[in-house]
Amino acid sequence: MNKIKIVIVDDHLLFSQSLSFLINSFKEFAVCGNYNNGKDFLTGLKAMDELPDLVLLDVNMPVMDGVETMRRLKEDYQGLRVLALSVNDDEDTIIKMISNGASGYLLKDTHPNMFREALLKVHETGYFYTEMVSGVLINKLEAGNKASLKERELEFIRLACTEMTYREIADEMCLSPKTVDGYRENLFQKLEIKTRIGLVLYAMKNKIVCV
Amino acid sequence: MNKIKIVIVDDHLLFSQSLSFLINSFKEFAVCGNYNNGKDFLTGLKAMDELPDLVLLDVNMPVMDGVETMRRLKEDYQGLRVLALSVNDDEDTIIKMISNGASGYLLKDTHPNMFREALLKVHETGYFYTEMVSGVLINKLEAGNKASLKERELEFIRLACTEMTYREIADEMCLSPKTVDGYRENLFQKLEIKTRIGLVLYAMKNKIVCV
DNA sequence: GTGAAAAAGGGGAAAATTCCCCTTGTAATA
DNA sequence: TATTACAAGGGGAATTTTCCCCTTTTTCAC
Repeated sequence: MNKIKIVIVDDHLLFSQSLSFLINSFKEFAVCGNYNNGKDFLTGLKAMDELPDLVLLDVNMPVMDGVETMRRLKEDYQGLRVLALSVNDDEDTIIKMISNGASGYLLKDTHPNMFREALLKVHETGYFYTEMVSGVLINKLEAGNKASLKERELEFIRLACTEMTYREIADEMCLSPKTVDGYRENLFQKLEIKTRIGLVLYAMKNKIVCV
Repeated sequence: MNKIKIVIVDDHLLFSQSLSFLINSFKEFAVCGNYNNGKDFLTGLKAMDELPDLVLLDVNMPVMDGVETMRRLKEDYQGLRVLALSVNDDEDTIIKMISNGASGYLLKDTHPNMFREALLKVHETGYFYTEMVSGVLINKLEAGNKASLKERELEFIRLACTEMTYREIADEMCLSPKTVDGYRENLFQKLEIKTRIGLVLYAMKNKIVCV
């Protein structure tokens, strides 16, 4: 029987090389390629005679990360089966990967047995959703767009996370200080906070700005 | 010839199992144990007839992380050779691991060949310092205690990163509001910032408070 | 087309923050 | 012993932030 061909895309060489050993020890699978990041992978993909049956895609990578890579794959390789692989269970990231077409999302602390099952399941049915993924999806559904912020509000928040005064922020946004006042009060109410400090903390927590 | 015995401590099963394959493929080495976190490892260590020659210790783990594990090892297993293994090159973490006795600090994106050399070097000489590690050490030396913050100042910063007013912070710290004023101005000057927002950003960046 | 939101702008005032310059006590230390 | 360092505290004032209540304009669904 022909083995199921797997490509690994991960910048952690130690991990990807090691994982190759593990996968090759499963009788159904064979690793047929390793790439350091999404860009290398996409380039390699174009040059392939035959597409891999399954792609293991790391989420956090330099140059081109997993999310961006999925977005590209959705364009030109819509049927390709991709299993996202990551150390972090960040809700946003999971949503992004799944909604961009990933067939599943595994944490790197998955047990090798479970991992093997996931590979088989994805290959046979086209998906493998752990409880974590389902949980996140349900959560997302419930949350809906509870706190959907508009682009202009996000811009304001980003500026509020600097040492600028509101007057300076108004200049920067080409608004009157009073309008900026409005943005602030609006957000304070919407986000249930009382001070600019609270706004900064909110922005950090929700990754509107990064540390 | 007897193989060099290696123990892996890492909560990412997929990684640790895979890494075992890689290591076992090197003729000089053999993996003789896998543990999920520092606590399990320490427990296992006590029960061992013979100590491993080398320990690969992940830094980010649940229950007991790499730093804490090193601290314990320093007490009872001072001679044990430990190579720290991590995805992050956070300066503080590197310093903590090395100063607690780690023989080296490797990133998980190390090339397998380099990895093998590191294993050999640590086993033979007891250390393996990459450029990254040396760089961090030198940096630390230069920085000295440039911005050494006192315990009371840290407490103030933590409270400043909430929606409390300075008056409330003063109450919390059992100080007069004016004294708290002093703390603030002192810090503003020392950290070259102008507003409380700046203080919050500083605290985040330097992990005095977390998101 | 009309009515209801949403965006933009504003007046005025209370509260909080920031700034500058000053005193006192205490502890370390040269 | 004199010096230095620093923690704690303070007066007074300028700015900034926060709050509440209001108008005009634009946008968008019905």
